[in-house]
Amino acid sequence: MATNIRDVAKAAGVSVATVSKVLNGYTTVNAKTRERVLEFVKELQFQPNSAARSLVGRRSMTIGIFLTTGLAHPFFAQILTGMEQALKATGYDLIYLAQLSWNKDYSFVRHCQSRNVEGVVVFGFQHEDMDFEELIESGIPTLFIDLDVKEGRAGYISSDNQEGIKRAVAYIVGLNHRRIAFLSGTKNSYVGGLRLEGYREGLKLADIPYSESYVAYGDFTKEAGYERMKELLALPERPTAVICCSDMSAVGAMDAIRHAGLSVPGDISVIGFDDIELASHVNPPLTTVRQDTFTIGKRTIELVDELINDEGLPPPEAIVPTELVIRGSCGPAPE
Amino acid sequence: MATNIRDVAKAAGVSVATVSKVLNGYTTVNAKTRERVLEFVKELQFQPNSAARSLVGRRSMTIGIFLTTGLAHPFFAQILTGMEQALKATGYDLIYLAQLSWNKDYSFVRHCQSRNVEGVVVFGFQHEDMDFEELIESGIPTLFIDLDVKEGRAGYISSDNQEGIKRAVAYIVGLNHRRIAFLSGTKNSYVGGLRLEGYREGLKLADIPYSESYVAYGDFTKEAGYERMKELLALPERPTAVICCSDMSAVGAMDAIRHAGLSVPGDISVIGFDDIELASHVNPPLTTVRQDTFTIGKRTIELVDELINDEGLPPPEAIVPTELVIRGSCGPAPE
DNA sequence: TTGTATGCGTTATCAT
DNA sequence: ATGATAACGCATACAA
Repeated sequence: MATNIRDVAKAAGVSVATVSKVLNGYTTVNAKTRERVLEFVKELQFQPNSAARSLVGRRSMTIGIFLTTGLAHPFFAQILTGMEQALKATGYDLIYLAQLSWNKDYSFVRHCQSRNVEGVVVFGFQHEDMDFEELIESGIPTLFIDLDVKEGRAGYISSDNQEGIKRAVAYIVGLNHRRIAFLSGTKNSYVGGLRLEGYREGLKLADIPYSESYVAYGDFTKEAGYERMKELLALPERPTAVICCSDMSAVGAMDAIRHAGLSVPGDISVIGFDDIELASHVNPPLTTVRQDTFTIGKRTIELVDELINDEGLPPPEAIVPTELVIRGSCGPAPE
Repeated sequence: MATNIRDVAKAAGVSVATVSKVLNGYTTVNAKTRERVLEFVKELQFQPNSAARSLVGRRSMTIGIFLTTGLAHPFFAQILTGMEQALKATGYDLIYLAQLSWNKDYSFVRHCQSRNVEGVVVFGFQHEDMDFEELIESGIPTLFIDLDVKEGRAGYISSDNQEGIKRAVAYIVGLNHRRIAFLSGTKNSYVGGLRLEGYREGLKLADIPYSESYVAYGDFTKEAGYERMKELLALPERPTAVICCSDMSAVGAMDAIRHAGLSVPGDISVIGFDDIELASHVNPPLTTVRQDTFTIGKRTIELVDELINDEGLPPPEAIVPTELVIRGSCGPAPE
């Protein structure tokens, strides 16, 4: 088996208490002894057993993740990259709690407690999806990604969705478009709502009246983008530009446009949201609102860490700026 | 705090030992008592503390992952989907050990031991990358993805790389191509070697002589694909088809072909490997050898589980079939 | 069939 | 400045 604290104590000729004190940075230990202990820690390659540590109420150094989507969700996967960096910096390990089943008997919160998870990251949920009460009441420091929960020790982080779309509208208006459609996400989605709001604001700024017929509700997928775009194309006053809630739906929209015998951006300009890898590879390359997933991931872990370390910290609320990436899917309004 | 075994014992009017026995399926406990205990377990929503459990030498139910690439690596991310399903079925949680730094003092193995990790999945390594000795000698059940390590309690899983490429060659030969280039991966990569071997076998089957000048070594990336393809295009006897070691390099190769004023598949046919999401979205859609990432991920966890549960099990060696997905990037050989 | 007692590896309290 | 020792929550050998 691996060496334990007693092995180290014996080797260094001190008590386990002293070794523990050295390891935990107590100042009440003689410099000479400290060095001696440290020496044997290194020699015996001693690493404290985390189960024992977390059992005595000390830190478990684990952060759990709670997802509706799989780990492979393209947007979440990108976020993971930022999380990794912060995990390395802070020393936490990330644990993915694979719920056995979604039945009523399973409680994610109890799973976390049984694992002594110190903090939780939540992704992919909407307000009505489930009760967060249990999670909030548990008092486990929690960070929601893309959902505005701010209560107890739970805060959230999200892109500046509204501003992002607003600037996309301004850009497309600058290209002389007036008939600008909006391919929205699911109606009750938090980020979807903000993006729609950004669209309305953008129109108002350009003195373009808002028309319900120009907004279609999809679900962020390519298939929905395709179908909703087909409907938009059938409108008497066909839009000359469409702003989409996700790159995937933008790709679907471009397919629909092409299948209708029209061209992007010749007949219709298209803007996406996210800037997933695919965006730069489609034809034409997609102009899109880039989410800074790296920063989102990094800040997520940092904020959870802050929440963990400061009992009294008010729930954070972090908004990460977006950036309009101009590629080839937009052009001047036709005629 | 969360309820513990003593709370349950008290409530049910039995000793903690009895509760423990019920929870661990001992048959030496009266049916009536068992039921009574179970009742209170449910009522108090008791879930055993995993730290305490793993401390007493029982299972920790955690599997660790060890990566050179990030969690977001597109291929690995796809594998995660399969892993998730198997994790739910087997009840393990997945832990990502974020190494603080890659210095000599850090040992992944000791990290695993301190966490009582029961099994490990390794991805992204090559033989010469590092010592696996420590990991092998630790005796922790381990599964390597895409690296043929088979020693002690460590086995591996991989696609049938050789057969996959062999069939790609047969397909392109069937389109009357004779000048078939191979855009290989890094020279010393395990899967790269097998794919190159498949290429040679495929040529032999078609009585096409193997020529070193037709194989270029990249590193699976788009950039390398672009550069190596440029070199292949400069050959006196320009190839009419190129088989690539990855979809990303195939995308790069297509870019190079287009930039040279040639067309895919008019002048040159292109085949990729992996079938990442991008493959079906590029223009023309990429014909490629699909890896069954879902099965790879699922089997990975299943095999680790088997290894954990059977002390004497010989190291597994799993080869997962591939499938040629025909899209639009191949055509008959010109002239 | 049930309960008592011990130990897992660590931290923390209290003596010394 | 250092060392016994009692927890932490659970499983198990052994006693009853």
